[in-house]
Amino acid sequence: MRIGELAERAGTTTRTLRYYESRGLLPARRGGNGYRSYDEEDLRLLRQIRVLQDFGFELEETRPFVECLRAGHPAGDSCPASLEVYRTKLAELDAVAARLAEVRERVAAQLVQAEAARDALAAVEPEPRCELVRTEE
Amino acid sequence: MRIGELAERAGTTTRTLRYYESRGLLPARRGGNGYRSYDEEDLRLLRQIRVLQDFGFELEETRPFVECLRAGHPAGDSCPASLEVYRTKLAELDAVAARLAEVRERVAAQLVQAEAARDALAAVEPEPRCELVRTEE
DNA sequence: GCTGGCCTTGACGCCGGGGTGAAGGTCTAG
DNA sequence: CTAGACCTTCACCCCGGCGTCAAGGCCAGC
Repeated sequence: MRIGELAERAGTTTRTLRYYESRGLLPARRGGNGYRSYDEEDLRLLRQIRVLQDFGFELEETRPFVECLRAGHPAGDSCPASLEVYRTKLAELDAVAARLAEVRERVAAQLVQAEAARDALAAVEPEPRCELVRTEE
Repeated sequence: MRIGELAERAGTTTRTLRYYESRGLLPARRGGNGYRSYDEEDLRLLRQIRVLQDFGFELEETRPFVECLRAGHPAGDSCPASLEVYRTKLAELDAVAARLAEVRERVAAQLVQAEAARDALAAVEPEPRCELVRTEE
């Protein structure tokens, strides 16, 4: 099959496939006219890439999965290298989540403190102090 | 004080201060020679910006805080507009964390499933199947 | 044989936010 | 006098994963 058909069957674009090839991720055979030629196996590889991309994996991170499939294994994650990528990704996600949670708590604490300060002030001086509230109305 | 001194006291660079001015965030008076002139109040504004930047706020999001201080309020978050930014930020952080958690669970599930498949295979056929394991050693 | 639809390579654009760098000139401190 | 700080403007960067032309080849159907 040619590049257009593969792109359509995988729900992507010819530009993307050429890009993958330029990265060495999904090389193609060539017909006599110079056209790229793909088979069903390539479709499997491509689907594997897309699934991982949807997970938020970078292209380079999909490489072990693709090579695993190309080596004849039943699934892209049948190889230890792929499992290692999963684990690394989990650790990254956890690290990001932890940083996020910390910032969240600090912002929440700021909010609570600022609200308390506002209320303490309002108790003493009941007039509204800030005209910046009015936006347009 | 001139731009170099302010930059040094706030732990940033003159380039950054000019950039803030170009964004209208921290305008400066000018001396007769055209040099920017800052005072202690500007240092407070600048510190407010930096604190929020460290929280991961975008520059635009710091604007209400800076304007609140400039309006004479005791703290950058003494104004409702600032509190609103806090709340919006919390909601954003929560949304990001939720998406992150979902991806994390999906990847974790993949890992568990792939490991199970590997073990099931190993029980039947004890030879190592994948030569891609060897990296260099 | 010609039109339209596929294909080829190559090069530049974009997105976004927060800056940074360079060039070329002015001012000041010692 | 001279080094260093300051001024302005314009352009560039970073990052990945493509999109978007541009200019041309190849082939089927009519």
